[in-house]
Amino acid sequence: MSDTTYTIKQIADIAGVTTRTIRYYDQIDLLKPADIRVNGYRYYDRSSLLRLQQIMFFRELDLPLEDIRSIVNRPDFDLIDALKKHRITLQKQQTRLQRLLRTLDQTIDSLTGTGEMSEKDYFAGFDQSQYEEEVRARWGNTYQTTQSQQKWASYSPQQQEEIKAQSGQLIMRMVGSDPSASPEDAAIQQAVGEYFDYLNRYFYTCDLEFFRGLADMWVSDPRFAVNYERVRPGGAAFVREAVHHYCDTH
Amino acid sequence: MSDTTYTIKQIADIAGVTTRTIRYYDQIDLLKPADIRVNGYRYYDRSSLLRLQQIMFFRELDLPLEDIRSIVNRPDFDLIDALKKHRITLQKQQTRLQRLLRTLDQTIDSLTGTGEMSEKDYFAGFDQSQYEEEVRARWGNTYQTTQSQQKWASYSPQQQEEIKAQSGQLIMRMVGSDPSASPEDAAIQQAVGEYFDYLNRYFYTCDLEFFRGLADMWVSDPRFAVNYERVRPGGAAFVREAVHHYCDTH
DNA sequence: CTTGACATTAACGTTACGTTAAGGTGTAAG
DNA sequence: CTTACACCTTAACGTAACGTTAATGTCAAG
Repeated sequence: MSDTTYTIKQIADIAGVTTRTIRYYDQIDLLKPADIRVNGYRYYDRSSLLRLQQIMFFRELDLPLEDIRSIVNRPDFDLIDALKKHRITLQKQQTRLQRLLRTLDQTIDSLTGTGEMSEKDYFAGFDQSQYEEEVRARWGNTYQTTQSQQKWASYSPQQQEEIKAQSGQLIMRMVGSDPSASPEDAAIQQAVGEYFDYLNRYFYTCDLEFFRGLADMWVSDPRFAVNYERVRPGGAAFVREAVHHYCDTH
Repeated sequence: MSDTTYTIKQIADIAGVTTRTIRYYDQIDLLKPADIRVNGYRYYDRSSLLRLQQIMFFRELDLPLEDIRSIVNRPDFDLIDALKKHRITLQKQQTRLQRLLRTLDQTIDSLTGTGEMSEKDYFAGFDQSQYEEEVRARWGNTYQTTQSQQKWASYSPQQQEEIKAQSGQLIMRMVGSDPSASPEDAAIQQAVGEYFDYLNRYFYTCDLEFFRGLADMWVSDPRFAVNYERVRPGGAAFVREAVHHYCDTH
């Protein structure tokens, strides 16, 4: 029976990690050497290797080392429960990542210009936004889900083109071109007022509070935000401030 | 025109972060105060707020602050390219997370005992393992993908039951019950040898090198690993060492 | 005996802040 | 005018899991 012993580098290479990792595991009492000789060298044996391989398995699952220590130290540890809890953590991460990827794709699309959002999508966005729940919670039934879409569909193609052009011009004016301008400047506020009227005329029956909420959404939902960011960096936040000021003073 | 200024707490509350965050952003030159008065207090203005909101947008996308600094500092920064690269990072994370979740589910299932892997799945696992590519790369066509499945299907239900029972007993014997035992102990090696014969008789035509590779897979693929872990923590790694020793000495 | 690969400890760097600690400032109420 | 109390400041340590030097000691081979 060969009494297999490993130096720190040997066991590290087998496990596919660096010697620093092995020393660190020693330091935090996760994997102690089987033997330390007079020269101060760490020596490991077969059971060390088995233990290390167990550690690697759980590490691959992104479990924190402290949890792993509990798992490998105490045989009576409730492993199943720990794994289930960990599963929930990973699940949340995944859900968040999916959301981020959607947001990112939309942002890239809009910045690239290829996926320019049509007016139809634009207003459909209001209705089917990922923030719909939030909007509903705030305004309840005063806000008709399909109101804007129905209204939009009732226009002739020609009318739709005209309305789109108006929207584009108003947005440009609301964002402005001067980075040093203030959202409270008269010209900006004028444009905001016109946009408010524009919304009421062609899409919603919307009061000032609802208008304010929309502006918040334009910032937090990238599908809208990019329309302003494209005009000027920081454009979305700028318009939000402008709308807030408008609502404060009317 | 109200010259809006904010104290550090005010701007932090608006952005939904702590004052520590704002101070940190000052420290790393990401967001400098608009003004520092004689009392040493930081004061921010509207443009600070807009900039901060831009920062928050990109932070939400998990972009590192250093990248964000480049984005908000230099208007000529290639934002689209940066976002596309970032997308790849997130995509990789997501793919990995999906894999981890699968592994975790399988591990939990097996530990719970509800999802006990049937023999059919067990050997189907060999064929359709996520490591199939790896296995193929190592043994090429000497390994017939469907060989084990066909062989298994050719047995009568009664025969299958007997074979399953044999497998269970052999696994128990290979893993052993003594945590201080060595994989090289005679009893263990005897069981390993019987398992090798068992595989050859009922499933594969498999040589020692292939047997060694299988043992590696039992450790790295949790669907197999848990069968050994259930017998005893560290069981999978133990069996691998035992099989390796067996192959070394035959 | 030298060379080169390997071993050791110590200590700082990483990311994006959280968390004290010790003390200064602003403002409103008594 | 004092006293609360909320707010501000800097400084410094803590986090997770190592990576990366730096300075130094040890072992095996030629």
